[in-house]
Amino acid sequence: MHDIKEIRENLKEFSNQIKKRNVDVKFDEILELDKENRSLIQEKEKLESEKKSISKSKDKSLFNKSKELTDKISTLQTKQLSISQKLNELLSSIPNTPLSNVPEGKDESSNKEVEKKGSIKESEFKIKSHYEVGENLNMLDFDLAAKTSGSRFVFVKNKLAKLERALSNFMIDVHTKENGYEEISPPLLANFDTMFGTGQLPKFESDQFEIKIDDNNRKFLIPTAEVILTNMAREKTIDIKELPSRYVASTPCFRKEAGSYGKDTKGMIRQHQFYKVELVSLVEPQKCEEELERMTKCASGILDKLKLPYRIVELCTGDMGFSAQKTYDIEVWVPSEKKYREISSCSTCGTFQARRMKAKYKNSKNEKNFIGTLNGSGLAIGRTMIAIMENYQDKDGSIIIPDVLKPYMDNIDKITSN
RNA sequence: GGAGAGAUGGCUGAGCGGUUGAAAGCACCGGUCUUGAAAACCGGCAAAGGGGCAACUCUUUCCUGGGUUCGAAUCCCAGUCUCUCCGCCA
Repeated sequence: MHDIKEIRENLKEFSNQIKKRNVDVKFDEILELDKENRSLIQEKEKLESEKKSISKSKDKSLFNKSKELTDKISTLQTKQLSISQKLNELLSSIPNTPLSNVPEGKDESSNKEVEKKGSIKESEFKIKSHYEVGENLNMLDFDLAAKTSGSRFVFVKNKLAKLERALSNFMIDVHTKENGYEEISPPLLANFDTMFGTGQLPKFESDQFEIKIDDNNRKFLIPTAEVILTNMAREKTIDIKELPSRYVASTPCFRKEAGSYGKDTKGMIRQHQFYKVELVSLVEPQKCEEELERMTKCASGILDKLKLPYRIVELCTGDMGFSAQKTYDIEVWVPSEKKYREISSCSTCGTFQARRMKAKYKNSKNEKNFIGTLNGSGLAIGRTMIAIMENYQDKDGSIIIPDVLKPYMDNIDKITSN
C-alpha cells in the first residue's frame, strides 16, 4: 500500500517507478478522487465543529439546529466514505515500487543471473523425470490423487513420504540452529484482513482457495506461510529491541493456479497443495536490503548442504511479485528438463506490507515507523524432492540419499523399490 | 452445545451521560545528580486524517456496526474476539 501523500507530491517520480513494473495505473482518477475526498472532509468537518460547539454551549435554543446538522453531516459522510473507498481500492491494487538497483525489464528474459553454484554432472545414463522415477518406485501416485481430489494433487508414499518429512525437519533444523530463526507452527487459514495485509487480496482473489464459514466470515487457505507469519506483526507496535525478528515455518500451501492451465501439468512441479518451509524477517526498514542478502544465503545454504547445483537470479522490475521491492529467485538444476527451476523466491517488501497491516516499531527516538518485511522460501519441499529424485538418481531407478539427510532417514543410503 | 464475565493508549489498568483524548502505574525519551552506571528527582510521551510556509489549528477514534440524546468510552441493539464454568471431543 502506498501513501497517497507521496503519490500526490511526487507524482512524476512515482509513476515512473510504477511504469517499470509494466502495469497501468489510473493516476488521473486517483488524484481526482483524492481531491474530491479531501474537499468533502473539509466540508464535513466544518459542520462537525459547529455541532460540537452547540452541544458544548448547552444552549437549548440551538438544539434544533444541531439536529439539522446531524442530517447534513451524515449525508456528507456517506458520500465521502464511498469516495474514499473507491480511492482505497485503486490504491491497494498498485504494486510495490522496485528499488533503484533492480534491473529493468518487461519479463523474465531481463532477469539477471548473479551466482551459479554446484557442478552439473554428465550422467552416463538417461535421467528419468521425477514422476517416472516416483511412479516406478510406486511412491508417487497421481492417478489415485486425481480420483480422490482432482488434478494437481499427488499421493506421496512410503520412503518418499519419509523423505518429504525428512526435508522439512532438516531445513527447519538448519534455520533454527544455524540461522537464528524461531520455529512457528501457525494456523493454515487466514481471514480477509490478513490476506490483505501481505497483498494477496483484493487483487489476487482468484488464486486463493476460500473456505466459506458464513456470509460475513470468509477464510482462506494460506498460499504460503508468508501470509500468516508476516501478519504476526499486524496492528502492533513492536519494540525495537525485538528487531530483527526471524520466523520459520513448515506448512502446506494451497494455490488455485488459475491461469496456469496447461503449464507443468505433469508431475509435482505445480500442485494445488505442497509443503514449503518459509522464512520471514521483520526488520528496521533501512536494513531490508542487508536482510535480503542474508535471507537468500540462508535459503541457498540448504542447497549447498544438499549438494544440489543451483543459480541465483535477480528478478527484473517486470517479473517481481506484487508486494516485492526486490527479489532473488533461487533456481535448482532439474536434469530431466535440462534447465533451472525456481525452488525459492526471497523478497524484501520494504514498508509496503507493513503499511497494509499497520505494523510499526518504535525507534530509539520514540518515533513510530512502519517496519520492513521480508519473506523467502527456505525451501519449497516438493521441488526439493524433485531435485533430489533427479540429481541423485541411480541408473537402476533408485534414489541416493544426500549425506545430510541420512540421519533423518534411518541412515539408509538409497530409496529402492523394495 | 449450555451459563456467565470482559474488550480503554506500547503494556497494566481507572472512568460508567457534559473541558475525559481519557486517572494511575510500568515501559520509553529528554534533563538534574554521578568518574560512569543504577537509584532518586524534574519534564515529555496515543493514533489517523484535514487545513496552514510555519507557529499552530480542526475533525475522528476508548473492539466493530447500528440506535437513543443537543451531547456517548459511559445507555440500548446486533456482531466479532477473549476468558471462566458445565457438557462433548482429537
